[in-house]
Formats: sequence, structure tokens, C-alpha cells
Amino acid sequence: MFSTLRHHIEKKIPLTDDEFTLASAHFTVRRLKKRQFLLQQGDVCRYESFVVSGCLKSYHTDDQGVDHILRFSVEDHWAGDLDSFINSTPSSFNIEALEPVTLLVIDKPSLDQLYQRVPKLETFFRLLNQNALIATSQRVIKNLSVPASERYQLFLKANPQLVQRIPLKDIASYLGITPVFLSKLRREKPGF
Amino acid sequence: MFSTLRHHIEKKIPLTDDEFTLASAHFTVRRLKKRQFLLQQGDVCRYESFVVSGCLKSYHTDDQGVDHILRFSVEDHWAGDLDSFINSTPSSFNIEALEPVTLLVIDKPSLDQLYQRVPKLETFFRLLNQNALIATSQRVIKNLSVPASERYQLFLKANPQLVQRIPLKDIASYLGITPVFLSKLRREKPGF
DNA sequence: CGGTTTTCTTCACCTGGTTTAAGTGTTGAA
DNA sequence: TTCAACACTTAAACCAGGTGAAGAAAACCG
Repeated sequence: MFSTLRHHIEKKIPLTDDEFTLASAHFTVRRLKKRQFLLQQGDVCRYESFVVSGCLKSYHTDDQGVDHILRFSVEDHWAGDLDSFINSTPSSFNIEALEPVTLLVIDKPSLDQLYQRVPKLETFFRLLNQNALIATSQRVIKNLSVPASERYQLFLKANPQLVQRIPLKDIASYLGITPVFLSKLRREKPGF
Repeated sequence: MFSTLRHHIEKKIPLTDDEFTLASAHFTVRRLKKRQFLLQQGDVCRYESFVVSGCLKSYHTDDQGVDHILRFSVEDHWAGDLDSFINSTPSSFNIEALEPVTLLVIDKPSLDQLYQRVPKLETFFRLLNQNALIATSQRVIKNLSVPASERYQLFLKANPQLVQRIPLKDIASYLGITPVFLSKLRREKPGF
């Protein structure tokens, strides 16, 4: 349970036993069933959540009622809405379990306290957000420069395991196309 | 010159005179003429650059030779390719001056050293990247959920000053449409 | 000032992706 | 074990936005 988190952090920043014990005391375990919400659009996101097992989707529902998936969070990754978490503003995202999920969650006061007590962890979260920024920037460019058919191929190549686990309509939403069109792509282009 | 940078940092993190003096010693001044490149696709991005005056565009040129603008960097903001800067990998971006530009630049060894000497500045850059991540995530969602015509209106509202300074074709590229189509939108929808 | 380059616009035509609607297959709760 | 809800596919009509080519207007520079 907590060892997963430790291993996750130590991929970037080595910790002493004491540091990790101190850190883990700030997290609490939380479980969600399939289709249960970790966060609902309009609510304030009170927690950053480390995914121990399972898979969630973060998506925005627009004014026409259409969902747009920003990201999938699988085990060994994080879920949460940074904007809402940092600024305590109503979130514009839903975060929903696609499978039964086990999480380690931490709230903002605890995280701030943790930064004070274990400054290394500020570095850790800086690196985490840095990587997320890089990935998100690349996604902006790819959405602009790569046609949907190729974006689908890229997604398949980058996340072969995910495709088996999540509904195609969610992949379509992530790619920015309709399920209908994704279906057409899959029919036309061979190799899935 | 340096006072602009100090004011910029202190919007987030107050600094003592000593801290700022120490910090500013790590930066150097650099000037670019219009159309000059701060970074060329394929090169490693050696510097993070604070824009004292002027304006630049960061864009990726795809394999068909089409440019896609990721961001504009105006005075009191930053320019650079984080991925290439952090990992010393060849950048997939060009950064080009749209106007004569004055920069304060810092290289990676200096920045790492600076984090050691003035830990507050690690917090500063963490906040900076946090905000960039939030903004970029929102852009992903808007590109997926808002039609081009509305995206143009939003851009106008959010950056009224920019529109006077930069060519429309660059706005089109940022919005992910062709200049031809932007021109059509401007004709059809009144109020620019 | 005059010539060159860059930017912006217009038009006719094309295409990638949407919409709606109907049909099949699968899941799951009572 | 049945019925309802959901996931996926197909097809046809349609539309947002792209392409190519060409000219007009600005901006740049010697």
C-alpha cells in the first residue's frame, strides 16, 4: 500500500526511512467503486490522490453536455485538479473511477506542512508538475498538428495496456473525436 | 532592467536585498532583433529567459512544414522549452522574436546552484510551472470543447493588447486554424 | 520615394469529422 | 432470466474548416 508510494517517490528522490514515515502519516487511504466520483465539477478539489490501484478519468462537461477527457490516472500516477486544489476554487472537472480504485490522498494543509517538514518533497512535486507540463504542452501541439487517425495510433502505441481496460468512447473523448468517427477509423485502418 | 525581474518574482515570493542580489548575479542580459531566434528546433535549450521587453513566439514546425504556436511570451513572462532545458534533449520548438527583445537568461547549472543558495526560488519556479500547467490544461480542454470562432473571441478578450502587436496569421496558428479561415471568421462575426 | 517582401483577404472547391438514427452485442441488477 | 442500460458499429446527409490560387494592402528597407 504505502510501499507503492515510496517506490513511486524514490524513482525521483531518495528518502530516508524517517522522512518516508513522516510523509506517509500525512496521507490517508480511500477507496472508490466503479463509476463513483472522486470529484464533481463545481466542487472544490480538497485532495491530491495517488492511485495505488485501478483507473480514473478526469473530464470536463461542456455547456452542451459533452464530456472531454483531460487525462486518465492509472496506478502509480496521480489524480486531482491542481487549479482547484491550489486556489480552492470550484473545479471544472469531474474525476470518476473507471474501475474499483484504491487511493492515498493528502489535503492542502497537510501537503504544505509536509513541504516544511520534508523539503525534498517540494522538489519531488516540482518535478512531477514539470513533467506534467511537458506532457500537456506536447499534447497541445499534437492535437493541432496530427490528424485524429494518427493520434489514435499514437495513443495505442503509447498506452497499449490502457486500451484493453477503458471503453472506446472514452478514448474517443480523450482524442477529441466522436465514438462514431473512432469506430470508422478502426474499420478503415487495419491493425486495430 | 533587473528591477523588472525582482518585481516579477516578488508578486509571488518576497525576497531580501541579499537574496535578490545573489539571484541576479546568476542571470545575464541578452538582446534579439525582430525575427531573430532564441532557440531553433533540434538545438538544446540552454536557457530559461525572462522577457524584460518585447515579444516572442514558441512554435513547432511539423513534418509538412506547418507551424503551430504553443505560446507567446511578452514582457514580464518567460520563454524557453522546459523539456529540452531540463533533459538537455533536442528541442522540438523554435522560439523567435516578433519584436526587438531584451531578455535576462539563466542556464541550468546556474539555476540548480541558485536553488541551493536561495531555496525560496525553487518555490517560485514551482509556482510558475504550476500556473503554466493549469493554463495549458485549460487550453487542451478549450481546444477540444470550443469551436474556433469562439476561441478567437476568447483570445481577443483575454489578450486585447497582444492582438495589436502580433500578425493575425500567428493568432490563427495559435488557435489551430488557417489564416484564411480566421479571415473568414473576422468577416462574418462583427466586433472584429 | 519605389520596389520587395510579408500579411491579409476573397473565392471555388474539397475533406475530415459530426449528426442522427437504427441495429447488434454485452453487462448487470432485480 | 428478463429487461434495461450501456457500448459499439454502420450508413447517409451535412458542416466546420482546409486547400490552392490570386490579388490588394501594409510594412520594410535601401
